[in-house]
Amino acid sequence: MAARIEEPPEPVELELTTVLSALADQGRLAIVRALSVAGEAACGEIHQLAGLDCGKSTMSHHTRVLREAGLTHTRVVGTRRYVSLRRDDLQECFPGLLTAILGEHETTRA
Amino acid sequence: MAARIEEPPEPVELELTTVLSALADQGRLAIVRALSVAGEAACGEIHQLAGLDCGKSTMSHHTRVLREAGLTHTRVVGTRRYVSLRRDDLQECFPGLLTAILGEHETTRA
DNA sequence: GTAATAGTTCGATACTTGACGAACATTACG
DNA sequence: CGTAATGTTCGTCAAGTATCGAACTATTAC
Repeated sequence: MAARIEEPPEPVELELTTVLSALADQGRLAIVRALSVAGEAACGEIHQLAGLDCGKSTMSHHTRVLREAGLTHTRVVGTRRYVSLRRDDLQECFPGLLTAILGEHETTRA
Repeated sequence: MAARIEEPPEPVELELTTVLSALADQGRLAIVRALSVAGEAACGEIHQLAGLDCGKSTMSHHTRVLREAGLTHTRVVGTRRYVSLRRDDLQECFPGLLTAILGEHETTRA
């Protein structure tokens, strides 16, 4: 499906350990970095931007983890789901966290 | 044991996902916070300071994860192992990360 | 309507992780 | 020396997670 009737869960209260768990994965970190650059992207685009090499279901799993952790927002347009970082909410809950994680300068495929 | 002959591994190159994994646990987060306050503490002390409720082996497991992730340094004195945060190394590798994580103001048992 | 597109959900599998107790190792103390 | 104190290591178990393919759903295009 492109979208269920119900909107995907995006928590208001973000838990630090949940956020960190979501980020503690090379693939999802790559997704977050790609989103940081692109601003907003559909899953298929993210797949390319982040240079991920996985199936659709895995991709869907990762975006779900990010969403449920409160890291991303999803906007449904047609068959597409545009994903973006919840920068403001993150900054409010955990000031400086996203910056610290994105402010990385490594090249090691992450 | 209080200490094996060989010193425990403390990596020089810190990997972000590994660091985040180590921090993505309530117990270890509590340990890191306790260390942040206490500066340095032996495992038994940490156990109390962090208000953890687990066996020795579990405690040892957590300190090992933190150490191997590069978050902590261990100093052996007699039968005790004094653990402390590698603030400088962390700041150098991931500027602002530790601050962002410690700069939290939640009271929820974490 | 039919087919294509974009993603989700389901079920299965393999791997990782957290927790525990028991046994061990090292040092300190008598 | 024997004993206590402090942690580590090992084996085990339960629970969680990453990945995949297949089936499904909703929307768009023809």
